[in-house]
Amino acid sequence: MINDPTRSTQHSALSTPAVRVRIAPSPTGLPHIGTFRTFLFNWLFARQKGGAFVIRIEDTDRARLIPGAIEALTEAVRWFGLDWDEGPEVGGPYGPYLQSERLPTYHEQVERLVRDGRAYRCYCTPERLDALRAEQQARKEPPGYDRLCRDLTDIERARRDAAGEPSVVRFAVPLDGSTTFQDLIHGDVTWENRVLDDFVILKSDGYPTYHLAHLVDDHVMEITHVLRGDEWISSTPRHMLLYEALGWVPPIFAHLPAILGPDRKKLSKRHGPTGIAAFQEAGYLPEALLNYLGLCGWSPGTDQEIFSLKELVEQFSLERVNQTGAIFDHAKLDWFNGVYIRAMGPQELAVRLRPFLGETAGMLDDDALMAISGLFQDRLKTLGEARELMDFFFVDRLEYQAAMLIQKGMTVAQTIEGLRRSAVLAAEIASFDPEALESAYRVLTDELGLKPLQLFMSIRVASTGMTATPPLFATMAVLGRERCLRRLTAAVERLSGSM
RNA sequence: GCCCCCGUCGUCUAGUGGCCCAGGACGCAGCCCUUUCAAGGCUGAGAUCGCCGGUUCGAAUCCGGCCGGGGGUACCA
Repeated sequence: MINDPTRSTQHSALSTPAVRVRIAPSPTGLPHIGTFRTFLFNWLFARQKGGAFVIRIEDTDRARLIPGAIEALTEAVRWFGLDWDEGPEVGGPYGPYLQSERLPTYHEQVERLVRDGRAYRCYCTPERLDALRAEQQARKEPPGYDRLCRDLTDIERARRDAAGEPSVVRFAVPLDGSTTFQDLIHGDVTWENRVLDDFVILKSDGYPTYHLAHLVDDHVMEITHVLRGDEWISSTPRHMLLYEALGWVPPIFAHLPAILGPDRKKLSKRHGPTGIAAFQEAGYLPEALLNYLGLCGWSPGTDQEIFSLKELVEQFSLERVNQTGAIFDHAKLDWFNGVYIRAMGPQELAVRLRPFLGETAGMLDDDALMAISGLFQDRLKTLGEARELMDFFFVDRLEYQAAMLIQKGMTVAQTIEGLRRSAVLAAEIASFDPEALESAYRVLTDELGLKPLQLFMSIRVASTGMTATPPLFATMAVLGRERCLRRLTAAVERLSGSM
């Protein structure tokens, strides 16, 4: 074993720190499309580098917790066909993966910062803070904590603690100097420390704020790269200061561009449903959504648009992530979805379509459903719109205006005669397949002195109740002789009755 | 207000000093195919590269200023 020749290779692989990335959602809402783009990029990066992808739940905001949020997240991840190496349900060697279970660690670090004079207890009430902010705004001063408690004496602090006064812990930001961090996507970003105020790191309920908690976790979990939304850029200098005070090496940062609504503001519910579930219910395919999201903020530098997950893993690179926010383009997503629907095999389409169809459709066997869905494959943008388009296959009685049967340049009598003869033909034709139907009906068109468009559209309306359908004779073949006959006859009766 | 980020067709983007009077995709328009609707094929409209100055023989690409948009400025994340 000791002489195992692979040993040295393994060793050098170990000495190069493996990539470890994470997504750190807070369970304060349902999984959001923007969260998933960040999720995707982290996942792609981890898989490409052969690293670990961690899910960590940031549940330090106890007031806004939503029950079931974690389950909704993991369910959505599975729907996408993605996975995670450590986190909820699967655990891992760097747990706990729930911040609420790591409180002692945060307290330990906070105490260390206080002891080192890098943080201090603050007894200011929310009321005083509100008033302060209002005052500053009125005077057009930059809002921010005025550091009232920063220079309290030890005796004063001891007195107020003993009196049971609630307090938070604030980080003592250096009064001068500047802080710079390097971002893989944005380059160097620098702040003057004096524009930063003494932010809270431990709340009065004993929970850490995001600023402290995520940073302690990232360190303890040995996270190597932080890929997060660019709304975090402005808090990053605080994080750098914290790393410095704690004596830890910060990870590598890459701030991802935001996904925007049509008004160029960060995408939110105001722009319509943004939850993963909404896309799922509307009949978007996970692979199409993933493809679209992969191109939301990243581009391969080639003309390729259609990517399998495997190709995304191979080609993704942080260097090619854009700096500019991207407006979420529903029309383009629809196009992607259509591309993926068209690329499916017939039986797969039927299987994936079934949950979107009503109960009547549920009675159909796979072959019957496959025949129907095949007719619509080129016409669907989402699975969700199938039900309405296919409805005439599932209902007994068609609902349509009788006038729709009569085409331009046709009299009522001509229409009745056309439909009557069409019914006779449907009853008598030897083989009810598309080719036979088409040639027979073309002959009938000539006999009646009508244009194909006229007769065919009348038959279309009579047998489907719609003016836009898949090719008529293929549709009729799937409907079957009996139903076509019944519907043609019914159309004749309706028109005759209206005369 | 202050700080930070960003700024190429309507949208997503290619483009890192000459190959660009700017390429691709979605969307849009027209034509072809055609029994309708799609799909597919072809063609087209669409960007004085936010603006102004500078550097350079030459700038979408480099520099400066300005303007515009976004984000942050919480005991939210």
